[in-house]
Amino acid sequence: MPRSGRSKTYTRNTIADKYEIILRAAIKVFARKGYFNSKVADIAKKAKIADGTVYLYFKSKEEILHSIFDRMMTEFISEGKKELAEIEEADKKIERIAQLHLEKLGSDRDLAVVFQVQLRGSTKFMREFSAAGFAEYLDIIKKAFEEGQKQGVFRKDINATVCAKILYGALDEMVTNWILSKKRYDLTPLADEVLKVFFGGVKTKTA
Amino acid sequence: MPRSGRSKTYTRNTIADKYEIILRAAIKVFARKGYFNSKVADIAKKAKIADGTVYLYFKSKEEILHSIFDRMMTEFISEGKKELAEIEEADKKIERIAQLHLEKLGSDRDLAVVFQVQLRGSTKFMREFSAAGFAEYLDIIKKAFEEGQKQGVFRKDINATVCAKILYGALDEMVTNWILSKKRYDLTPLADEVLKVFFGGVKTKTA
Amino acid sequence: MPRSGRSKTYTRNTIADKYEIILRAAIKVFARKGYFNSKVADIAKKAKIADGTVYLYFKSKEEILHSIFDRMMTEFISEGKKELAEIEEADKKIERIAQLHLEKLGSDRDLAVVFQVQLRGSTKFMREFSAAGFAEYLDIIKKAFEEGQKQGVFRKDINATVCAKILYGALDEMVTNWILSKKRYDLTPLADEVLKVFFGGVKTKTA
Amino acid sequence: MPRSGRSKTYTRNTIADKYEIILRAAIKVFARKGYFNSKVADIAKKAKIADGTVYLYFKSKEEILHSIFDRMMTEFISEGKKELAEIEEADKKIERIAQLHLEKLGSDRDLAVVFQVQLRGSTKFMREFSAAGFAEYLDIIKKAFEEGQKQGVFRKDINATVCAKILYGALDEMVTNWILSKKRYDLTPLADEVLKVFFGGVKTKTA
DNA sequence: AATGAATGAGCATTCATTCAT
DNA sequence: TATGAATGAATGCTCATTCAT
Repeated sequence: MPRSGRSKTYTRNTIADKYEIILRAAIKVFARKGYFNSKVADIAKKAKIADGTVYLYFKSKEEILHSIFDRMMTEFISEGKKELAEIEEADKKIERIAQLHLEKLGSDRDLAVVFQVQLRGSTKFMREFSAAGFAEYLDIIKKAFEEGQKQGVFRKDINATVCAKILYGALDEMVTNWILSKKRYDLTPLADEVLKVFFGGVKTKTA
Repeated sequence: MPRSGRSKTYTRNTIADKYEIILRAAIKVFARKGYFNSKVADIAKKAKIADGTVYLYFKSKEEILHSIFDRMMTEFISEGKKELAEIEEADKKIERIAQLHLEKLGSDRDLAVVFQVQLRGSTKFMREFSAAGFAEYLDIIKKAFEEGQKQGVFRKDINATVCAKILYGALDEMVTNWILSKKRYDLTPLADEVLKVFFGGVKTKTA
Repeated sequence: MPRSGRSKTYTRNTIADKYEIILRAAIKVFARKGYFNSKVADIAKKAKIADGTVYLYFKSKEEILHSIFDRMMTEFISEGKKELAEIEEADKKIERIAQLHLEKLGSDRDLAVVFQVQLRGSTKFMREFSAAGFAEYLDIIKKAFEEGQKQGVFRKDINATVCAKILYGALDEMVTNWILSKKRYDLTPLADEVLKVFFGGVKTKTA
Repeated sequence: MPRSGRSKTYTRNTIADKYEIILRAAIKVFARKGYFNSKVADIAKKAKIADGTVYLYFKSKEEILHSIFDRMMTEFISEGKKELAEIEEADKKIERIAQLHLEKLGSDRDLAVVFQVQLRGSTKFMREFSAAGFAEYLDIIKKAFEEGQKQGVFRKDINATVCAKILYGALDEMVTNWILSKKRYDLTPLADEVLKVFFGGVKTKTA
């Protein structure tokens, strides 16, 4: 008689695991071959399951892509919010955001590739799905910046929205270059480089 | 610089025109549906030619994508270099680059979409093809920055390469947001916003 | 008439019941969606059992279809024979057959649909399985008709086999039309209509 | 400039031919293996064309089935109407209908199989598509019968609709039996057998 | 050069059946 | 007996590319 006592736990674990396994496999495969060039069979093979099993956990190939995005974005944003809540100074918040951004993506190259390259390959995706996630992320940066303006640490003659985009764009470019680069270097330290410019500008004080 | 003067016969003009027509059609179609979701037949229909005719001008669907990139990048870079050659001050050069970047993409939405969204959807593309073009573009920015460092207008404690990426990333993000935004606004003025931050930083002088 | 009295043990009842339950579920599902469009999972769900359980009672999806046919045909023929045995006059026998035919199918719409529509969708089925059942049924009609010819109530210049087919075909068409009709009417009374023509012909006596 | 003059005719002919060829191939394949068991690849192979070519002429496998029905039904009904228009006496009309029915299907066994067996295998088909065609056919019989009632050659105490169904059902059963029979016999003569019963009934005059 | 009908490899998805629990 | 997660063969349909005209 199955499913009595902790066998349920076992089953649940298996299911959760398999979902996770498929997702990880998909990230690897998408990262390497691109979404459109990846076959469901590739994912299944990488996950060491039968093709059909994929469909017990995901409704379609497209849903896998979206799940990757949703899952990671949700996770990233909630982690970020938690960390930021404990920081008082707005400039320290911005600093932490930049660090987290590069740490997170820098620690999982495949995931980074999917985020930077694959997810953007779909206008549909960008339009329909990114909206929520990306907008929220940008908003977090913007809010932190506005806070800093109130606190007097950031210039008030700068549009907060534009400013958030500039920082995001700069960080994003670090990641993209890191991905495309044949060299293997640590992504995290670049946060400070970016912040140095972002905070202080490139012009000499005298200029 | 092609198509200057009367150097082309009628036939050659026709050929060149059709090549151009297909390229423009492809940009429109790719922009609207994405590279993988676009059918060669769609491009042919938009160009008002037969499907097979496409293959008289391009070897494959992929080649069309690459041609779009090559063509535009070459044009953009050569135009840019010419303009920059006439500018003395490094910070004015940087300024002009930022303006040109947003002017160019801001004046052709479809092209911008293909550049920002579609071209990136292909790791293969990014790796194999972007190299030349993007690298050259980034290098122009970097050179201008280094020039500025020598001239003493830019801080010397900043890595020029990173700096070029930051500027590029910031501009790039402006374009991406402009594309994804439902609002229709002018992209060009954002160059000054970006430069304000890039040049002066976001922190208050007193900070 | 099965399952009367207490003659069955609990277990046997359960088994018999489940077999029956699956069969009824299958009839409903096949009737609604057609054999090929019905999934074994649909049947299991309708029967409120697990997918795999179906295979404890039936070897395959196809076997379910055959079981429906066998079961119903056997039941119908044996019931029919019993009733006919008690009738003397051949024309009364024919009359009763027609009535039983429409009563039986008219009292179970789903079963009728499976018989009229689904079972015929399979050439293989028609060829391999219908033979026995249908042939026997047609033979019963034919025998009754020949009896009537001997008794002098039916014309002797008519081929008994053809005649049986005509009656069967006419009744069959009544059922098919009843199934396809959006109107809900009583099928049984049509037996008399058919018999009126079958017995008396459509021409006026004077003609 | 190609396809000027009669080359258009050539092309057209080819297209029409190929459409016809696919339809014939489909009838053969469907007749032999049943709709659901037939693969599009089977049809293509039988038609000696590539799989994809099927889709230049038909939108889907299902559309092929419908096309078979539509085409044949339209053809049959228009032919039938033409013939009947030239007949005065209602009973002769009924006679001709019966003959045409069996002649038509008797002359094309594969087509008959598809009509009798395959088309009916789909409740969806029967409901959605047969409506128009079958209803019209039954109506033709019914009209002829009513005409006969006015002319005084048919009994007035019989429901014309039921009567039409009886005749149709009887003929239909002849065809079905002919298809399922291992023996090869001529279907046409059975029209007279059916009519003998339909017109005169099976009872002896004295009864 | 231009056409567009034909090709056929390629792939996402379904579902009858199995089997470990 | 009962379960339902896992399997993987099977197939309808797409579309980049070719080629006879």
